[in-house]
Amino acid sequence: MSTEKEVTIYDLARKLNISIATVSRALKDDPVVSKKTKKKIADLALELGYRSNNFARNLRTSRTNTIGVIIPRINSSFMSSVIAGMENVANSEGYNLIISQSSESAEKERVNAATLFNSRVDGLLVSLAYDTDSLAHFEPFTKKKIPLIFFDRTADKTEGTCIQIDNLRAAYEATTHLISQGNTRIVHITATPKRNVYIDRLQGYQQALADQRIAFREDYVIVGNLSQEAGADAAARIMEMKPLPDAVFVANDNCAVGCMTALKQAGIRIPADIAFAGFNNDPVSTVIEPNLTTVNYPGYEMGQIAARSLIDHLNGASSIHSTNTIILRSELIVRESSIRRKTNP
Amino acid sequence: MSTEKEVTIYDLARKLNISIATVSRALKDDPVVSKKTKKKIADLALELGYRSNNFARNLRTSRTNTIGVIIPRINSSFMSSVIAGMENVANSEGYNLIISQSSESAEKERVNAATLFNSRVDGLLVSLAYDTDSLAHFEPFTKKKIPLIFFDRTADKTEGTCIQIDNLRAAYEATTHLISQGNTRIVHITATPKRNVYIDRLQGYQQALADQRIAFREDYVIVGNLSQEAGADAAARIMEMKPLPDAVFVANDNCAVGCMTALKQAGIRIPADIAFAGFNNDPVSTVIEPNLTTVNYPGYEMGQIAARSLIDHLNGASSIHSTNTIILRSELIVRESSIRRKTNP
DNA sequence: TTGTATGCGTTATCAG
DNA sequence: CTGATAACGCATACAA
Repeated sequence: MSTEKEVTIYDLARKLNISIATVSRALKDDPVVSKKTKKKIADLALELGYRSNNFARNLRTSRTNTIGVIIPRINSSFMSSVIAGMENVANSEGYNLIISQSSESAEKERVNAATLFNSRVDGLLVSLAYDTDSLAHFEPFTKKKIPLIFFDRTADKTEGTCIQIDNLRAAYEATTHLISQGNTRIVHITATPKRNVYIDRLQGYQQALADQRIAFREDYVIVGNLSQEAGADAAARIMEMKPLPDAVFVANDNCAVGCMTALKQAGIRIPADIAFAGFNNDPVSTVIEPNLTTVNYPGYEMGQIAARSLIDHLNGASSIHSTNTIILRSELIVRESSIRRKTNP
Repeated sequence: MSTEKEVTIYDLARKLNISIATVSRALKDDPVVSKKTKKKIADLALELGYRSNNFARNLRTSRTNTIGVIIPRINSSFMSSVIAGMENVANSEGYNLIISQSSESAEKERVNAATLFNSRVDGLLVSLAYDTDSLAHFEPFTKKKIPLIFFDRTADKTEGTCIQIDNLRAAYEATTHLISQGNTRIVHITATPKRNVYIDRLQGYQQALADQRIAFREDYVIVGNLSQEAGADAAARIMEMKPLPDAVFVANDNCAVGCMTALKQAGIRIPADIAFAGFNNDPVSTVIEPNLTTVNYPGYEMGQIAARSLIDHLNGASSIHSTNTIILRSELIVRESSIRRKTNP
């Protein structure tokens, strides 16, 4: 039982005095091979420690059983969950995941796409970088009919499937909630409205204002990169506003936390002076005081669904190659940060 | 410039009336090929959109340019940073990463190892699951001289390289710091001491106590799974202790946060009644109030170094295949949660 | 149900 | 410096 040289189907065939064709078929569980020979082959394969050579197989079949993933960054709780969900279904379906980060740079995204293309991935799962304008770097994939699925940060007009939540509605609900608590001067902190998620959230915010007959004010929209630091910067700007806004809706919990912390340090009380609502239901939202009202966003599930859709597609299970969009359920979680009138006096 | 059929070296050779051997060599930048023909070939390759077929190459060279990664879970800030660091160097060196999660289960870890073995990864980066006892599932790798590097949660006696921090010293410093603040009844919350990181931290804690002539009490060590919930459970146990402990050293920030929150809800003041120190410098440590004293732990760097070591090894750069351990620098970050005497009265 | 023969696209070993 | 050719391990069309 030496592991020196790799065992091949030739070895199995020789030992059993049968042809490699039969061995190959048996190993693939081809129904055309008799149960008996199958068993013999399987047993010997196990005994000799045979493992199939994927390169040879791939070379023949030109499939890799590998899925490429491009994400802006892996270091948010949300994105980790997404990846975990993808890994979960990919693994159980015999696919491997190759993950690459664009670091929010369109240029790096381009390079990553090229690399994955050369790696001959069977399909691609993408969440776009902040500043990605053109989708030209994905053309090689679409040209070759390699399935492409966008999730979370999706593309406006694309051939591929999109998986996301209803950002507009979620933002609408969050804003409406803030208004229902008696707030009218509501600031919105977000990122450059290039990506659907931020555009839609902004629109939801605007629509909620409009529906409640509150005038939209351009200067109430603060644009940054949604980091904690950006939150602190936004806090500084908010404190300069007169009169002070009475609520803030942030497109991301992490940024909201940065902003809240800065405001608190300046002596502003939350929610008494300014109410807050965030987005993502990041773990920090239950650590910050007061706990942050936010939109729950099923990351793990989104990852699972994205991977599942892609694999179904690869297996020909889903014949639809038309532009279809999957909208996941999301929900507002109301916590202390936005509740104006406390029950205790 | 149709992309219908994949371009191969045969196509290039035919168009230029040269042999595929020359084309192959030129593409590899073999110095034996003349500059002129190299240029011709490179130009045509670009024009025709040639991309090398990795399967064919791998089949010949029996290398995959792929690194397998097994981690307990991807959903902590620390682990995300590690992965990000790995991805960073792997990508720039032309390697792909295949990431799989053990979900803290030794059984799943075994399966993952087998899968990665069959995927013929060139090397393996591993952080062990909580309850992994045996390392037998890594034997196929060591037998085949496939390099294996453990990071963070490393193995005691192994052939492979280990990358970690000095957990004992870090825990010693954290505990000593708590003692220096006047605390003597110090609880330690940790996980089952199977993994080096928890064993070492426990020892550091014990050693610090001993050095300050404080008796070690078995009942002051609370064992759980280090989740936020485990932290809350620990809080309940702490509150039953009489007299109340005056400090807690937790092996993980996230758990510390759960514990602090529960204690605060019960009206216990931090640090006035009980001081806290955590481990990992997770982002939540600067969100929880009071901010948490903790041990900073260079996750991104650890990922980079792990990947770098492995790749160097694969390239034959590091000839050392002996058992060597790389210890990364870590440091105690003192924040409010452990400072007894505030400057303001 | 099984066997034969061929090609997938490279790299490596020769020989020029 | 270049060319011819043999592997690498597998899947499959075709034949039996």
